[in-house]
Amino acid sequence: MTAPSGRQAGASRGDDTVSAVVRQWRAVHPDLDTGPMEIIGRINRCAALLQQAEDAPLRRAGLSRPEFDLLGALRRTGHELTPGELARETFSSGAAVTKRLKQLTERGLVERRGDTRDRRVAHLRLTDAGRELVDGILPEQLTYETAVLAVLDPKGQGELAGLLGELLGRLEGTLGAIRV
Amino acid sequence: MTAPSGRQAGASRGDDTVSAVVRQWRAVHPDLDTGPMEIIGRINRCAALLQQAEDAPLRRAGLSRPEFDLLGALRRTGHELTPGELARETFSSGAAVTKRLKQLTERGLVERRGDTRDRRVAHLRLTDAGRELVDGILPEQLTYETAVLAVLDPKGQGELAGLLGELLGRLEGTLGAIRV
DNA sequence: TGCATTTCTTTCACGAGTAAAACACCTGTT
DNA sequence: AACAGGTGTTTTACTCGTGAAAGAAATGCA
Repeated sequence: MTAPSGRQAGASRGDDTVSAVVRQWRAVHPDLDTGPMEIIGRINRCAALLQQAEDAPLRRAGLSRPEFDLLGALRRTGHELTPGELARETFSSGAAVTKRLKQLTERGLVERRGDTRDRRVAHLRLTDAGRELVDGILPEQLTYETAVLAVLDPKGQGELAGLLGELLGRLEGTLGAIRV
Repeated sequence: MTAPSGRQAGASRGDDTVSAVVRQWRAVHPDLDTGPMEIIGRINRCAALLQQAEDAPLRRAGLSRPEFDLLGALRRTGHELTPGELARETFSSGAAVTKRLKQLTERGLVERRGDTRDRRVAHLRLTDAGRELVDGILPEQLTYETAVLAVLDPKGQGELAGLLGELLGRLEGTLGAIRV
């Protein structure tokens, strides 16, 4: 029927799912300040959409995003990490890290070495195969992400990155200190 | 990727976890454009932090966020919804909705009514208790979210909401159409 | 030294989500 | 009327993450 040629011309404001939801809430509770929803709702929804989208290149390599995050932490720090450090670095629980490491070790992407001084701790490093996998995926991943974000012009991207950085920096500083 | 001008008043740039990660990547792979990470990484991290934070008021009411999303969908639309509609409205799978509805029904927050014409479909509505629960939680929730977001000044909040709305609106339009 | 305490990691039991199959029911066609 | 195929929902089997407890080893202190 209609040829969808001229893309993203007037697709600007007020037509995302979150603003529709906010409109519904305002109709039911006109007294409430729905401002926060327009930020938090959109961050959550964007995160969900982007994760689903960016999982595609990883899935081709047989990795989930949490698995890639582990390998990536080892690659980008450039040295061995203990399970505890990996948990902190990837913001996940120790138990989850243990499970993922088990699988990644079995797949030969990661190697484990015991500490000589303290026999409780382990040190993990990428195998050659692991490093090659990460280095192979990362450019694809970034290319894909660049393509997805291209729906925003470079100026908008810069502003968005700046604002998110400001928000995140302050949240990481203050969260846990807020009580309501 | 030029440095974003404009904003940044006080405790501004370069001090969130994402920028530290990006610095590490650039040291290892100086040739790659890490721009997308500064947006996608931050969106993901903000989503994780905010969700953890905003779960607190809900948890006090004995609800998880996905459960509250279901109740909220029923409340804000103002009419009965079928399981399928609820799944679409909350962006979750039908199976997940079935499970949550089972629990919420057992807790007396939601009621089920069979369709008279089509005996496959069910219609769900809030009970009085369910509506009162939602209406009691929502103001708390919004107050909490307002407090959390107050780390950004109102101008920044407005800009952020606008940029996210633009991104989300276009992602929802284009995602699925992007192949790399 | 011996014992309590702390730290690092793994194990366990469980809850929650998913995809795919199963069910139950409707609808259009012949 | 009968049935093939489609649709709405639930069930099943499985994966993955979580918090709490267990396990194992170091450390501090009497």
